[in-house]
Amino acid sequence: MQHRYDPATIEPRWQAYWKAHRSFRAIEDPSKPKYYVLCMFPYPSGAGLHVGHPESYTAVDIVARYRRQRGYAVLNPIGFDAFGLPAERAAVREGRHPREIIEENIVTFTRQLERLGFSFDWDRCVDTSDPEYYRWTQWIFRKMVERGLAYLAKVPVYWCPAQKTVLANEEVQDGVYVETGDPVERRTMRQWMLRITSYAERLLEDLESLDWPENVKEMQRNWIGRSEGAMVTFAVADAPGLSFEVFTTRPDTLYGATWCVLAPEHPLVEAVTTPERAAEVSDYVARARQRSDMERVVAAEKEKTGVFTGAFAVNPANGERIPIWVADYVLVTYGTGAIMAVPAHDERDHAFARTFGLPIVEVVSGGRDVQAEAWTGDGVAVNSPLIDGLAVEAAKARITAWLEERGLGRAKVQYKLRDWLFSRQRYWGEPFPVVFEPDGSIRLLPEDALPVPIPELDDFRPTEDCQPPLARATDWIEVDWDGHRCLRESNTMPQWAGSCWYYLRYMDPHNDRLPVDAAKEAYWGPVDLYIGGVEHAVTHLLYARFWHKVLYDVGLVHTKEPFQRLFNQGMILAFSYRDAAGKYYHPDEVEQRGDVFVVRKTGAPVEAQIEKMSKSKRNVVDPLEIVDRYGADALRMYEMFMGPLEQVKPWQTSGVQGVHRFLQRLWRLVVDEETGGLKPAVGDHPIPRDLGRALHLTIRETTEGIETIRLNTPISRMMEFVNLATGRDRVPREALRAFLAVLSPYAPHIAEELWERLGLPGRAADGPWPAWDPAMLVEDLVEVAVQVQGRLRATLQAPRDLPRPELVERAKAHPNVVRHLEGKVVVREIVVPNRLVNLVVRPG
RNA sequence: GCGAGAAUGGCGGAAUGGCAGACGCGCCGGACUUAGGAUCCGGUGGGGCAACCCGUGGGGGUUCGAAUCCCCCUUCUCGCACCA
Repeated sequence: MQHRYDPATIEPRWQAYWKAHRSFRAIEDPSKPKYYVLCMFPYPSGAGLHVGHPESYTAVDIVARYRRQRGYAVLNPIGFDAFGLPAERAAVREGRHPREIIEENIVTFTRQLERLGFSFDWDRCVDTSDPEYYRWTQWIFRKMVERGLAYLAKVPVYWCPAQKTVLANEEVQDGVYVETGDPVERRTMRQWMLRITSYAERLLEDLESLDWPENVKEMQRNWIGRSEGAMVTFAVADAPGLSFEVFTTRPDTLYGATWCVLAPEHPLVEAVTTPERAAEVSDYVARARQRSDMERVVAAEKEKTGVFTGAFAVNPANGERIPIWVADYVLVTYGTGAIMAVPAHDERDHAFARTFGLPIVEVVSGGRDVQAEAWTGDGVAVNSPLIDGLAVEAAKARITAWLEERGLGRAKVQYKLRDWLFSRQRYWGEPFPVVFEPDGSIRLLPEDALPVPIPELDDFRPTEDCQPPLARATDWIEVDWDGHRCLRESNTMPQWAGSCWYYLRYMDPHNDRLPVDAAKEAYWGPVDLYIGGVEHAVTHLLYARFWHKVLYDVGLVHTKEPFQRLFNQGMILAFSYRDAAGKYYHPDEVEQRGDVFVVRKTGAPVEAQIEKMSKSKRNVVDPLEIVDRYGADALRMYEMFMGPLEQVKPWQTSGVQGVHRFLQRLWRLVVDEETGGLKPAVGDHPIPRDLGRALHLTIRETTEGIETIRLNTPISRMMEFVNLATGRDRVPREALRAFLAVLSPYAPHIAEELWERLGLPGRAADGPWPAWDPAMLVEDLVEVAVQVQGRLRATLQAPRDLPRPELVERAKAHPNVVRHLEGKVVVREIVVPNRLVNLVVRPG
């Protein structure tokens, strides 16, 4: 057994070959169609790869190798999202520089990725923290400033005290920072903002042209949150010149507005409040400010709170005086921070009316008692002199036009999307290419001043008075500019910045004049297939689309959208074992006894569950351990064999054994394990019918599977082919050639090795991709199911395409069918050619 | 609460109107060898062990025929959640 299948020998050999020959370099070739396939690049964490990473990389690699074999010029790049908080925290903890930590991690990641046999073009590897990369991130930011898309503003922000930094809306969920779970609070700070809202309409519209999962598109639509309505001006009664605007999607219900509400943070609250109500109002506002948004929502679900200001507004429709309240169910961050309350036709206003005993006036007739319940459906306007009798849509149009004529309102499209908070109080990020003049004005640094480098520091923590870490770099932060003593910006960009455009840099990674050359972008763009986790549905994918559109306007890119087709892989979970006290055990410490799991040493019972892989749950599976035991080809195949790519699925190392056995069987089909030479059975034999059919089924399933990203079922076909070929005394070389060609994207090492041993021309990785022959898929003898009354009673062998009457005759002649037809009359004969006969009977 | 998706053997899954459970794991039996986290062969939805019956979360419907289409319900997953 000297020559058994040994991935540990053959895999490094081919990896070295690919590396030495730079086999997977992407080369622009106008004579070839291009294909750009991209996986979301990793953050190089200290933990290294886990088996979740290779899932999307393998899928991407299969598509890339397949396209190469089909003659495409393929761009399949990889890089590192190297800025960000974890390295900075590790740096503080370990007293080292984040760059040093990241560089180490990148070396580890690179070695691990190379060991998995991915066909990345390593010459194009990018690192977002490299000055030659972030120089262009800063360049793009300059364009944003020039176009008025970046601005400084005092804004209410989420502040994370534990991390001493602000966070974007998308990074905060349920009142905590999604990455770390630290609680956040509201603060008002002067921060850089990006005007993503001015792209809201285009971001929404262009979704239609994308081949993306519907749920991701829907998430982006919800996040952008377009709604049509009207702005309506309410004058404050007895206060000449004082007024406020509200946004409403239901201007048709204006007559039903029986009070108005200002958000606690609304600028007019103080001005309108009457002296006798001042104490109560300021008390309420102060309490509201202290509570987080989350606390407000939770509290408001039970009972709405609010306080009357003592002031009144004038309903522009009927001139009635209606009270102005302050309540925290109105958000200062949406619309104008003020609303008109129509309790009869809005559930929140209805709840508020019931709590405070405010009047409810029906203005849309919906056949329900609006005193008991808000009616939000369609109906006819009532109690509304200007629009009585009109249906909702017509009423909206009429009243909006009426308001517009009088300068009291106008039609308006409102978005939930808000401008993107773009500063962070961090060390390990891109510095802003701006300085502040002594008078506080902003000065954009010229292009030739880029990159603005990150200053060297040895303490990366924020200062005691909560200044960002860069404030410690005193000789960096003060700079002479045209004889002015200016100050640099001490904030840095968020981690998202680098990932907003990396897919462009891959097209031209060493360009020192531009982020990307126009001709190269014209060739490679857009990304044809982008694979990554769904967790980026509204963060990275929305930000990158926004930047891309800006760059489209700048003239740097020629497509409106960066990623034509998107595919989300499902997360890989793993079994974890926890005892009654909540302590987790490593799978190696646990064994199964009957139906229960126990700790090997102590015999104590543990609960097995399937969870997200994490260090604390002790269930992280290291892909290199799998590679050491079974090889990279087996790992790659198992990752795909587990189930549909988009599905969440649990890792089971025992399953790798199955594909490993398959690869061994394949090996033995070709290689004599005793001699190391070819098996004597292998030769230039004609391909027998049954084997040819299995082969062409495999080719078809693999081709269609890769096109539609259904990568699991082709492996079953490959197994069937090998099982069928095993043990034959004649194994046709020609069949093996086609089989290895379709296996190659999945298991490139063994495919290449056997290709060479068979003496086939060229390399498996170069194809060509075989075509399947439909004629090979049909069988001469088919198995036909015979049913009586839809129940299976017999199966019979019949020649393919046997005429219908003969087939029915044979079916009726089958002894078991005869038995079931006894005493019955056949009233209908249903025949599905080559598959099934169903005899419908009734008592005779 | 609203929206989307899902539910199939002991497990991962296959079949998208035509023989449910392909392929693999696990399990059972055997071979080789003798202790391997190895390999090979056979079996494996449940009941009867034959005929046959039951079976794709539950209930109803359409159809000659339903895992697949329609209606109702249950459970789970994901997303959104005072957005006026």
